[in-house]
Amino acid sequence: MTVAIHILSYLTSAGRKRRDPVTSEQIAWSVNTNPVVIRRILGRLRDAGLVRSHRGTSAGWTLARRPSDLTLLDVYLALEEGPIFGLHASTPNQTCPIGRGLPPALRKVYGALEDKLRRELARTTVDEVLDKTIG
Amino acid sequence: MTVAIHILSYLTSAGRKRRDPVTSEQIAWSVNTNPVVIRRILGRLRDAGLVRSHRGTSAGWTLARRPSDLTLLDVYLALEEGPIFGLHASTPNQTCPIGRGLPPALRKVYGALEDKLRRELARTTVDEVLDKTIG
DNA sequence: GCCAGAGTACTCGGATAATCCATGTCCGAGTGCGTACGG
DNA sequence: CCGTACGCACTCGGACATGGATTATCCGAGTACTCTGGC
Repeated sequence: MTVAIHILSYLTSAGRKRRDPVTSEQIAWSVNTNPVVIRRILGRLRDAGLVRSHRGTSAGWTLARRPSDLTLLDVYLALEEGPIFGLHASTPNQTCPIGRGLPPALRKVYGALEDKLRRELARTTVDEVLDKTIG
Repeated sequence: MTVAIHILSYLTSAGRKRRDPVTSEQIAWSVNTNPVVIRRILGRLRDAGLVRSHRGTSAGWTLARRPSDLTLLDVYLALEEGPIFGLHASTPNQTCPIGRGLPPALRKVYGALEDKLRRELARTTVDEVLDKTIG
């Protein structure tokens, strides 16, 4: 999540300076990691329609939307890293009343929590994050 | 988190039935996992003062608080699994303005999100979860 | 001078090896009960 | 009959293998620019 926001902030900053397609290596330099990590995340962001990849000489990545229309919720949904609190890894004992009844109960509790979280995430845009970063 | 709630629900149910100290093996049977996993989590819950461990013949675990005074926030804080959205694993490039300015900016954003989450977690008790489970 | 073509430099994308974390298994430490012995 | 001391059964707690997942390295595929040769 943090790296994804970093990537989008970098692309936003580059877009403001008219520096067209940015390579994954430049972003990796800023994040201080390997380019393949950036590419993996960029691939998911592209599948979600947030960025575009270009091939050729002036290859690289560009934003597919205006940064002001890009909320953290979009990033969160694009990553699809599963729920905040995962349920049981191995299904609990169905013989036990608690083992049988707890998962659906927790599903509701966790669902409500995620709803709240999504609404909060939708209130912040990448633009605002960048302004707070370099401001 | 889910397993921790499962454990506390089990202890609550046992407490209602006057079945004193419950062993980690019984809980593992309900959760369908290894007892050591239960013990690991119980250890953290004990360090946080939520449960007590008893040694000897009728050994096992009991609740240290009334279930109605036990909120999901207590569980969340006892586990200390780190923030919802972790920051950069390796510190980003301090030469880059974004790499230098993003972590503190995200700290604020994430902090606000966690505050909201904590308030929501404090609104639910283990008692209520158990009632929803077996009710 | 203008156009066509091959060559080149640069990137993305996927496949493969290495490293790290979580899970599962095992053994020692500690405690309370049950029993046997002595007074 | 009662008190004490020993042995035992049961558990927790930590240390050691194993499996999966994430990360890092490497190589092939594709595209736009550029340079060269011919008309």
